[in-house]
Amino acid sequence: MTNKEIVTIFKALCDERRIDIIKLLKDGELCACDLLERLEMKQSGLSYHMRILLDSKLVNCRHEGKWCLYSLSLEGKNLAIAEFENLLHINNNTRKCMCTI
Amino acid sequence: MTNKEIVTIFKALCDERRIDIIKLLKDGELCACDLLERLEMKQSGLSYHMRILLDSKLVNCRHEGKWCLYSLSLEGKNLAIAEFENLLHINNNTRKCMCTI
DNA sequence: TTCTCATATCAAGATTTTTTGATATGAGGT
DNA sequence: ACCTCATATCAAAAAATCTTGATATGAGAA
Repeated sequence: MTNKEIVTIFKALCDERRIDIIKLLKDGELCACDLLERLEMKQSGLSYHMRILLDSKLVNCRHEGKWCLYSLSLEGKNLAIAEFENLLHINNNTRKCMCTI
Repeated sequence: MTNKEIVTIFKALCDERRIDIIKLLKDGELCACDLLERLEMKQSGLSYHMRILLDSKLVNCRHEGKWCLYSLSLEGKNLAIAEFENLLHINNNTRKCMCTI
């Protein structure tokens, strides 16, 4: 996975507003209008944050008529955890610092 | 954990340069001068990114004489995974969207 | 103490992200 | 078709983050 792709996933968690949104989605799917009622945010601002959350794959949306129902994605979560595990995994054949003391 | 604290952890992963640094640390600890040799970055810039990585607790540093040896933190990683698991955990008594279709 | 080296901090500009209001798109109802 | 509602997109301003060069701090060596 490229650095860019990794950043796209974790960018979802780098803004307090998006954390608020994720916390609201823990109890079930919500449409944008429901989210707007519970957040201090303009409609276009919410749409901007939802795009970042969708890009991360941690959230997905299901279209029902004219509504878009957002929910947390178990698949996205598992992918992100796998990537996180891999990225932070410490190799055991560890090198010694060149700047030897 | 507050939204601010959550953001502090995952901010570490929201910049491609910091992903580069993390990848370099997978093979063992490195001092800033070693990192500088392998990255296209000025010393003050590296120091800036190292501060964000240290704040996230995903990286820690050990002082040896005048060097500061940075390495990945297993503890920090586990804390972050626990927080991620918790944040993205879907509650089972799920509410229905108010905006009923 | 003074010199040097490794890293941190500061302030300024450069760049990116976020917010806002206006407008566009697209679906359902009339 | 037209009207309305839900969401997306756009462009500009506002705010936050990142980069840079200069300077400061702090440790070891002379």
